[in-house]
Amino acid sequence: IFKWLYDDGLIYRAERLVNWSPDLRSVLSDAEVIHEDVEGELVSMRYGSLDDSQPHIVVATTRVETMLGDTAVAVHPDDARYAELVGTEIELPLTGRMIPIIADAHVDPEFGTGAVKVTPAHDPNDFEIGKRANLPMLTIMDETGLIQGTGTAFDGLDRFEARVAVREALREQGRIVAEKRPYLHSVGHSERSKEPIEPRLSLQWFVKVGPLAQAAGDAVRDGTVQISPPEMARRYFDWTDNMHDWCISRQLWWGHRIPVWYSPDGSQSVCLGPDEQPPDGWVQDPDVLDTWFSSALWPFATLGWPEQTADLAKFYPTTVLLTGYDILFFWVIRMMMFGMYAMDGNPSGAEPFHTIALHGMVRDKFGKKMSKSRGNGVDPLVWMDEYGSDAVRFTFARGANPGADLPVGEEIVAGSRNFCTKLWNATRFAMLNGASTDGDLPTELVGADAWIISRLNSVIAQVDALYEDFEFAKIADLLYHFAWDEVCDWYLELAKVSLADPDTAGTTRRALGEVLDGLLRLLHPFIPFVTEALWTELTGGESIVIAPWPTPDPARLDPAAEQAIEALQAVVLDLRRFRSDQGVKPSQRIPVRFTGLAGNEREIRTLLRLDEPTEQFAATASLTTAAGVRIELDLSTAVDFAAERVRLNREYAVAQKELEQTQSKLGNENLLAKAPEQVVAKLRERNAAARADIDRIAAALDALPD
RNA sequence: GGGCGCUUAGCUCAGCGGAAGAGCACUCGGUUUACACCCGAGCGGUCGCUGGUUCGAUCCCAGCAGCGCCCACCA
Repeated sequence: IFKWLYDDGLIYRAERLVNWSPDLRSVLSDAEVIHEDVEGELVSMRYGSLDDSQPHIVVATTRVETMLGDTAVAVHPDDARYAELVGTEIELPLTGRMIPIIADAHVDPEFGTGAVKVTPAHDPNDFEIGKRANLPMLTIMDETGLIQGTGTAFDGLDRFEARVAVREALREQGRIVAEKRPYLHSVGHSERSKEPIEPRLSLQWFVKVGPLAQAAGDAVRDGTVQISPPEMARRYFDWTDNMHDWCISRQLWWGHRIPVWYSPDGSQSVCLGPDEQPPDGWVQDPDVLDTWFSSALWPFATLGWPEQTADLAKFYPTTVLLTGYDILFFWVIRMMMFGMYAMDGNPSGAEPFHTIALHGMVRDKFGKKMSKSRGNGVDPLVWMDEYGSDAVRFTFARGANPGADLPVGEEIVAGSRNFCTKLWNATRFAMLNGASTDGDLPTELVGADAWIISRLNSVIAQVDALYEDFEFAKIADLLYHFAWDEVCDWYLELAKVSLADPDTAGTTRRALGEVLDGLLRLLHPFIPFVTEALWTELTGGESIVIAPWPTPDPARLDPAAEQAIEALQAVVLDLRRFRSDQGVKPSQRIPVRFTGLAGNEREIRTLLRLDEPTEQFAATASLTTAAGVRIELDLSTAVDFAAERVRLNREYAVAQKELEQTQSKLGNENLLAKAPEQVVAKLRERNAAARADIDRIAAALDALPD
């Protein structure tokens, strides 16, 4: 691809000002430079004569040492103060060199003295000015950051030592007219080695990104490639629309080498493809390619490109690229540019993927960025040792809201571990009780079996919909609650009842197998190892990895069964709360009589350890559920009426508030006129329910002895 | 200097026009034959502030105040 780009004029070699890392002794791309505010100094110094009557000019800089490489002083063309000086020459202190005073529109007359020293070889702005004015470009530093070649006493000094030394030398001459310290300003640092980068003039290889970036941007603009979440597209365009040419050569010892050879005398060069041989005696360019150049080849090089392989045909373009938003510029855009170019040999070939889904960055449990200086980084391997790799993976899934960062903490991982354990225990228990996936699930299910199978199919459909939007956190949450709250807390408890009955045990074993089979497959992407172990044992299948993804069966949805279980839950919840309020131990068996129960009495009695009323039954307490079920209890101990009164009053207040709220809304004619019918209907329903609640609770309060 | 985003229970986060939610933490109870990495019952929020739009605003709009991120060549 290098050769293609080269032959198309999209790769060229040029002497440019580049980001140089003296530590790495290599060039860096713009993307590898991070700007940070640092406390430096702003020193104003006087060039030219020290005699006020003679020509002189004051310039300011944060990098005094670069004055050794100055080749001009620039002022704004319209600046009257310096109009006379423009075109003249002035002496550069310490060097004795004469440098011109030039006019350049880049200079801001409002800043400082309105005069700028120009160091074309060591500052990007100055480089541009220098090009415009045809100034000499004097390199005064070697590749390790030492001052070199100035012919002054400062040669050999480190750039930071020189900054001080030059400043003091100027001070001795009385040329320092002002100093501002600390002076907060932004300085580019190497992302990897952290030291300040040095703009440096050198001969490097560049990719001319204009046409490539344009095509990559258009692919997203015209909807061929979608970015999720869509807000992130703006950042993508920021980049594609403003990308500078990309410096791709690196002076490192590892990486793909630049496929260019030079003749022995250096006068000729040739770019060769993989199968071509250089002439005898020619030597290859010692530089290697930027790692992102190589990484950009990933979507097609891994599939056998440039051969037209079956893999390439099948998997290129792929559907979704899932990655972190921090890598959008580094990797994603470059894959787009090279992928499109590689396919057709022109910038607008086939895109490597159709959807770019971006997730956030992992942060610490307080939502802070992990960093060495903060010391809040974590080693996932340590967590994996302690809590299991499934727990760590599930934690990341639980936190993965699209485009948002995800905080992780040990407590959350522990919670995920608990969930894995719960899943393990529940499935083991079910298998111990004969849970099975053998044979067809009976079409006619009843009771809890019908309910949980209905719920399973509804959950499958919800999960599928959430996957469409890359809502991993919501999928994890949905499955967490379905598994824990519904399957474990309710269904397994209810199944115990029907498993104890030979008439229903067989069907329930099959239903149990069905729901666990589905649940494990749904959870497998998030909890791979535990689900694999459980599933293969439950089903006897080869591997859950190759098991088909569950599909929702609308015929299994059973609103009546769901309603029946909800009614059961309401009764159980009411009784549990009553018992807890009354301080009655869960283990204590109580004789209870129900009136108006629609069904599931056996299940309710088992769940709550309630006895049938005997002949001596004498109700000492009673309550009525919102659904109108009357429950009479024969408590052996005295009833704590005060506690019951407190509870009823609390409920009364809630119902009262609900009544007032709905009443006032329903009394609003504007609302009745403008609100959608469903909203009004719902308000009426709530209003009626609140009214019924109040009556019921008031009656219960009245019935309490004083 | 531009742009984007965030501000909801003690903590971390969902919800984004018609009844305030989850996990963790906290309180109380528990030798219920899967699980104490558990079970059951609770407590906890004028949804950053000020205006506006609307019959109705945590949700939409404007301003303000704090955070955070990205981009940018102010010597």
